[in-house]
Amino acid sequence: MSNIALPVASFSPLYQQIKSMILASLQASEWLPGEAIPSEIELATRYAVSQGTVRKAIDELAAENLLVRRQGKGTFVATHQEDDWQYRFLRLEPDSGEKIHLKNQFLSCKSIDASDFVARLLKLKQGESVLQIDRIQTFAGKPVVFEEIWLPESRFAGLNLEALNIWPGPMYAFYESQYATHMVRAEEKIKAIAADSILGSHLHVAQGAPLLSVERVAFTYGNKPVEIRYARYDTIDQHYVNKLN
Amino acid sequence: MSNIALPVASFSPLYQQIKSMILASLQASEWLPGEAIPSEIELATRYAVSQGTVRKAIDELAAENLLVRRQGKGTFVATHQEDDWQYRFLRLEPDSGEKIHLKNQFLSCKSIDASDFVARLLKLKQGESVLQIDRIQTFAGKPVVFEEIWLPESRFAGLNLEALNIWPGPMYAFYESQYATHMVRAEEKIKAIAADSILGSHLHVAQGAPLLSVERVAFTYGNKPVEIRYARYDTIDQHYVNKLN
DNA sequence: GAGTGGTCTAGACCACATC
DNA sequence: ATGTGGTCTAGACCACTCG
Repeated sequence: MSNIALPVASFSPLYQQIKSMILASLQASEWLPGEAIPSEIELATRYAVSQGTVRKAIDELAAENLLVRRQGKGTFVATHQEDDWQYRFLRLEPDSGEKIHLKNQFLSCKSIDASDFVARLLKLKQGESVLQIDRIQTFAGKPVVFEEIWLPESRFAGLNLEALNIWPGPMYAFYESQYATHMVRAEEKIKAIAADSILGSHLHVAQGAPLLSVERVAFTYGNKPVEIRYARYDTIDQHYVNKLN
Repeated sequence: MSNIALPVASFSPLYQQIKSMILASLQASEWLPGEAIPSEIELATRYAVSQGTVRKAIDELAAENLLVRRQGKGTFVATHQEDDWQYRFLRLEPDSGEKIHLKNQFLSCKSIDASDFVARLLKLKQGESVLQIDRIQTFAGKPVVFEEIWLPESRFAGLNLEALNIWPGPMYAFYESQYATHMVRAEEKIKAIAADSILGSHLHVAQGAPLLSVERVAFTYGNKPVEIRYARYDTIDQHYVNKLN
């Protein structure tokens, strides 16, 4: 007879369990974006482990950009409302190297039935209603981005064009403050495409001009997809940057 | 009078200094890619610090993908010659989701004077000689990538077309085994461009067809740039993927 | 000065790979 | 059985922030 057995519940270190518990608190909005979480010592007593174990759990969450450590002050829940996080997911920059500052111009915001494509990516049931937002972003007066955005209406109920136009900052800060939805990470698929007449008129380029197609799915806590963006960039004077490690 | 002074040599923790020393050993090829470095205990006695301090230094180097930890075996210098690292920097994948496997076809390899563009990015003196390599990569029989590569000839002396054609694996494994040059990280700038007649004939697309332009600078230890790639991808059936955290 | 995160140590013990 | 990395602890002390 063989003694070999598949590990049923493979070894899980203490700090991983602590990490899960902190994650659960974040997901349950026990601590909100921008707020401080309890001190390491406090968490250590709460979970009945040593400070070092809590430290290791927090270290990993900080490495994943869910928490932010600030020496002497505390550990804070990451937020898109801080200045340096405003453009955390924006990879477009001018060829000149200067910092880009995009100006928003919302075109429409309407409720529709989710297409197959959108339903699949947002993990919605066929035909559930979603909000579709169209916008153009300009830089130095020139249109650079045309974007279609889809959001599950259940989570973003009541969102409308006026609210978007009033909001001064980036959208992820808007989601956070108005809909208690913090974006944790995103995945993008990039292609080169040719402008059709509609894109051409929005971005002021000729039909057939090459554009960068950027398809993004953004996730909140628990790997839950809650936003899709289908963007087209005019990359005549700017480019998409990426660092490979 | 004010007591305020700018910190001249701001506080540097011990583990950072250990990290620098390990880094120096890597750069000096004291341990080669794929080899094990000394055990934590051994390094602790060598540097006269505790094991925990060495651990923290190694942890950071592992997070930066310079070292790879393997429980029970040791800590190893990262290498592009391992199976799972072969395509560490390749972000192209078929729309179908299957794993891509590109086939190389080297067109030329010649020594030229560095252009301004290349000299600037490789930090070479004006007019120093570089190798230019042209290649096409095919997937499922179709040409997908056309790429121009520039290398400083001083570091890659003797590299020629025949050697490239004989080599079976990826180029970064080739650099490592033949020219003692390990790539640590890379930066890419991406645009959408229109195919000209030359690109069109290489990639079997019409003139004016949209292509993805990917400009890469790759770095070895010490942030030294040692390779430039100017690639154009046909993204009809594949896309560039990126994860944002 | 008090509170927070950051560093460093020493030691015990666990999980994994290898002989 | 031995050696390696991985976890966990307890305690001391340092660096930073703020009132």
